[in-house]
Amino acid sequence: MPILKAPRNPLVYLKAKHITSIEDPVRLLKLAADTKNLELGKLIHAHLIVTSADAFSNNIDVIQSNFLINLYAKCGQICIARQLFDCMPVRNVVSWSALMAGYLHNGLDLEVLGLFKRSMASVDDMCPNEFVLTTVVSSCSTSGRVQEGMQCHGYVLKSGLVFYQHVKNALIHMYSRLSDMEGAMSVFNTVQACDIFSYNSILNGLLEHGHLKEAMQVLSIMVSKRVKWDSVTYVTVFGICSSLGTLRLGLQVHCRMLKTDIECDAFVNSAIMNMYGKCGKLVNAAKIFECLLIRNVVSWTTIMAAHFQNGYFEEALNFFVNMKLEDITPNEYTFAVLLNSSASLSALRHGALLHACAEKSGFTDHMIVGNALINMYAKSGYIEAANEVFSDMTYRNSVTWNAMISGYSHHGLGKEALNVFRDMITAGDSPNYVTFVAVLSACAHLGLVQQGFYYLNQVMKQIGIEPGVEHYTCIVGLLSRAGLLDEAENYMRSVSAKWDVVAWRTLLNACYLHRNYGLGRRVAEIVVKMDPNDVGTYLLLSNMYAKARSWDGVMKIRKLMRERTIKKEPGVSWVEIKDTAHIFVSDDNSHPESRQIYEKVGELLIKIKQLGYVPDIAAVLHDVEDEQKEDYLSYHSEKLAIAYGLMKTPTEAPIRVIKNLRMCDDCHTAVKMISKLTNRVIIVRDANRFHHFKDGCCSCVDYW
DNA sequence: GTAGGGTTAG
Repeated sequence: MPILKAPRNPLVYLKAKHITSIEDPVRLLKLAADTKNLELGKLIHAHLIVTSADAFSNNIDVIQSNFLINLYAKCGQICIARQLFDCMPVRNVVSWSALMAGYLHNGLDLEVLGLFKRSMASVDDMCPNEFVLTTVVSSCSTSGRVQEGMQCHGYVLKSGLVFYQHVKNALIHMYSRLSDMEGAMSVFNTVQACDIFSYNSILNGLLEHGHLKEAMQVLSIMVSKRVKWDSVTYVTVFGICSSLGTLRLGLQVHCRMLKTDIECDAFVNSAIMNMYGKCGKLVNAAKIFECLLIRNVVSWTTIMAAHFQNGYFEEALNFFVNMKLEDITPNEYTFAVLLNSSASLSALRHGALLHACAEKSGFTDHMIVGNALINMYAKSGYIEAANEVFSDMTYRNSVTWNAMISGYSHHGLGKEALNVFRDMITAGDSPNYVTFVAVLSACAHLGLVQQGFYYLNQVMKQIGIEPGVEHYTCIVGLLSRAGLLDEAENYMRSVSAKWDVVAWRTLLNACYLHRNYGLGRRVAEIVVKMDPNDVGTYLLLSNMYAKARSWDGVMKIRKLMRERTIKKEPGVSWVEIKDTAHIFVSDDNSHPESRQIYEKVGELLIKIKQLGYVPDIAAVLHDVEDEQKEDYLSYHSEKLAIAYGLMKTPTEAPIRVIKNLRMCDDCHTAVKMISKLTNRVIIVRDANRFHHFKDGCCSCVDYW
């Protein structure tokens, strides 16, 4: 039967429960502790003091005192619990155990270890039992104390306490938390039977550490042994489905759950929504969210994350508004999802606003928020701010380092990227798969061919990271950038990686930039076969023909595009001015200040022509006169956006422009000169990378 | 009398 929550006045509560006298104070103390009813507990405590045999010495017996320690510990009053404990003339193992559990549940795990050490040396008759060891082992889990945890395991084995179910489960959990899955499995496989707690702990540990195959094996044991799942099992198994990304399994588990009488609490619902989101079924996740009667911060964050993961960044951000309307306070995970959504939109102002919100709510100290901030600033073109957040962080993990290294890499700042990598090694953090993608791409930016191979063949091997296609693609980029095109092609043909269209396109782009049109055309054929709908390839190919003055070739490509009904995606650029993102499409005059903008572009072009700018009319695909070709180039979207930025921002402010396609040669040359002419820093994020234009130069050193 | 497992980020 559920226990009613007590009214504010405990006397009224006692009356309501038909308790007219406190005959059994200990039972009431237990009730108060279990329902976390501090007021009732205090009342009983007062009663005990008044009615104790010797009221003046407050001499309450050991059992009653133990109940009181438990009461105060459970109600979050650990200091009072400690005072009581310290005042006890005689203590027993339960006194120690109750206080230790209190410290553990109040987040003071290191106090537990201290108390345990003290207890072993104390005059009290304290032979640690299964309760004590369960609590102490748990505190090793939460405090990350590997050494002490293993010592406890030794003691537990010697003393025979390992045969207690709680102790075994605490050990499985401890090894899982301390990332020792071999240790966890060895405890899991001991003769002592497993209950649902053991299964849940081992499943969770395997999931957390990415051992999905082993998790599935345990799951199949559970199924064959007909172990009854509880709601925690479902949460964990949905987590496994999410990590595997297999919708089929997810649906099976969801069906199984619906057939049982499992209570679908906030945990379970969030786990299901997360599963659907990660398996690409956003609609299912959204449906569950809409049907939820009570939504907590995790439900909101989960549905935002599902939208973010499926590419609906703006929608993810919009949930924040509704969440606030329902008076739900965001947490660090909420800010991480919001910042990452903002990052994917390169929405610097919005991201900075979120940064301010997070700062105000005190979440910027959390590592996941710091990581998301680095990502947001880097992807929004403000690499200096990313570095500022990075430098201020007290705790870093591999994601932190990776975000900064790849941030620098995307901005073409290879030296800085490698410096951060060196700091990562010095700090003793282990680089992973993602780290080396960023490191190798930094090597490519710097043209460090030998160093790149050294990282791939020596360092990665030493650390035990199996290179993947992303790493091999970086090597292709590295060779290509250094102009070693034949070597790059040979490399692709000799290494048996699963070369994808990205890798071939890297080589193709290199052929274009190094004007090796023969190899370029051959590679382009491969790329077109792999992705016949990619406009970029046709344009590159056509440009290559144009640069080689092979007009037949240009015609051929144009015909091919017509036949395959491939349309050029319009170039779109945008620039944030105050609260608004101003969007420009090439040759578009829908902006209210269009006339002034065109005038500004014209004015800039005249001035940079005096500095030596020559429009790259060969790149224009239209069948028109040269003069008209120049017009087509003049009003490319990024030129419009930059002109508007120059018109609307103070002279010293950098201009940040985002573009959907790769920047064309002509714009690249023009923007370099505009940066010199106007003495501005112009940062353009195109489909591939960032270009920092300053003093007539670009950070990509004209290779992109 | 005191003890064990779960949701959202990359």
